[in-house]
Amino acid sequence: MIQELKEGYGHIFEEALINEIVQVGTFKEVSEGYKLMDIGEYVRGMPLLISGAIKVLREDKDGDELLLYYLEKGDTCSMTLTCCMGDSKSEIRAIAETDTKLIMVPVQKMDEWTAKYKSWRNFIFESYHNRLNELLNTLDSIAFDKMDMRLISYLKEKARINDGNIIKNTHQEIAYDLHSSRVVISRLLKKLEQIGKIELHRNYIEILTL
Amino acid sequence: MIQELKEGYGHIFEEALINEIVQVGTFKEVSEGYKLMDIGEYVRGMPLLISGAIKVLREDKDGDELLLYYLEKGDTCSMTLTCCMGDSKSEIRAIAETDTKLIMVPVQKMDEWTAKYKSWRNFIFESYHNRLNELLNTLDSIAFDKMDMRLISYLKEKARINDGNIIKNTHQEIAYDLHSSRVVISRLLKKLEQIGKIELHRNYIEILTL
DNA sequence: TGGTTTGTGTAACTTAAGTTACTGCAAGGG
DNA sequence: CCCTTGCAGTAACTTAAGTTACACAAACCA
Repeated sequence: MIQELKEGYGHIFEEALINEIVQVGTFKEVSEGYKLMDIGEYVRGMPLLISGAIKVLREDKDGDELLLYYLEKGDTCSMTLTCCMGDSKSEIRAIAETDTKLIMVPVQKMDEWTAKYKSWRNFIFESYHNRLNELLNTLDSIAFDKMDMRLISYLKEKARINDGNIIKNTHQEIAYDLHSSRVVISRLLKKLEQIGKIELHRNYIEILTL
Repeated sequence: MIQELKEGYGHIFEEALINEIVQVGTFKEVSEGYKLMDIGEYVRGMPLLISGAIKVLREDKDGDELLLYYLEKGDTCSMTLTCCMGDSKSEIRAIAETDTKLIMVPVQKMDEWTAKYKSWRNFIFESYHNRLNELLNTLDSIAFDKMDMRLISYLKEKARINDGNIIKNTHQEIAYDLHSSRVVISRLLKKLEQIGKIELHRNYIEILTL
């Protein structure tokens, strides 16, 4: 664990902090699809991502989902931070997008480290900053863009996360993430194929030039 | 200033912190419509609201606006927090919704106080928590609700902020906030009037039962 | 006073998106 | 091998929302 921690966080955390994390943190390896957190659950630990990606979702009263953003290497879940301090429940769902390695830190240490380590403060604030901005981007795209643009952004981001140009998803799954319907997504994807930007296959999509 | 500070924040901040704030903070009184912050500006201070309300907006590339949420007594602007640490520009616009009293604290103190005062840490984290949740609510409403529901929520919130049942806005202004068009808003307002929930007048709307 | 500006009401139309319904085809399992 | 299941394509339709255009009246003001 020390090795992974130093690799991912060695350049931002002080030696002493790294050691503390090693003491109280637990290494965790989860595979694609694993649900790390669900809406309404109480937060017990905060994740430091080593590798992989986690998708963060919002759900409405009818159970419809909406993708908010992805967490990647070096990220942590800001929602966790706020939740654990206020002892409140999670507002979001977190699911491993790929196989993921992470370190779980008990929330009790949060306040202590925030007082003690400048690097930890910076990390936390930067994390908030990034998450707020991601949320704003998502909001922009929903409020200001039409579905075709949202779909293109989605495909780009998804390709980036899985570093490759193949997206292994059905149209239905994409529709869930974008809070749309399968027929609409199929229609728009078809158009993208017709103008030569992508190639459609069963169960996967190949990105050509987006 | 000490008096206002103690009234609004005395029960959450330690005596010593209150004194520090008095030392470096500047009292500010702005009237309705005053622009406190704009997109792209650098953040120089962080506001502690004493009274009044501030509306926080997002803007797209075409200059179209969207209301994100309101800040009220006891709130601060989380965007400021993240921006000043990373030395980045504001992502939002902030305009006084009503006449507003606030204290501006120079951003340099942020890190110091976060290390020094537990009450400050709690305040900051709670502030983030609230803001993230407000942002999620706004996002929910845009992603999951139709315009008629969004309009009703808007009217309710607006009435609450101005504590009264009169909303002094034109249909055009409401359309801007909701990122819609005047005709659509007029249409929906008319429907609300027809089912007896509101009463329409020139330049203002009266809430009956929402 | 008459004329201009501004806010609202409404009709007619366009468009994006969602819905329903059906097709065919590919994969996978007995 | 057939048969079920799941995925994708497509047509036809509905609906919410945006757009254009115009009428009218209150407010403003020269």
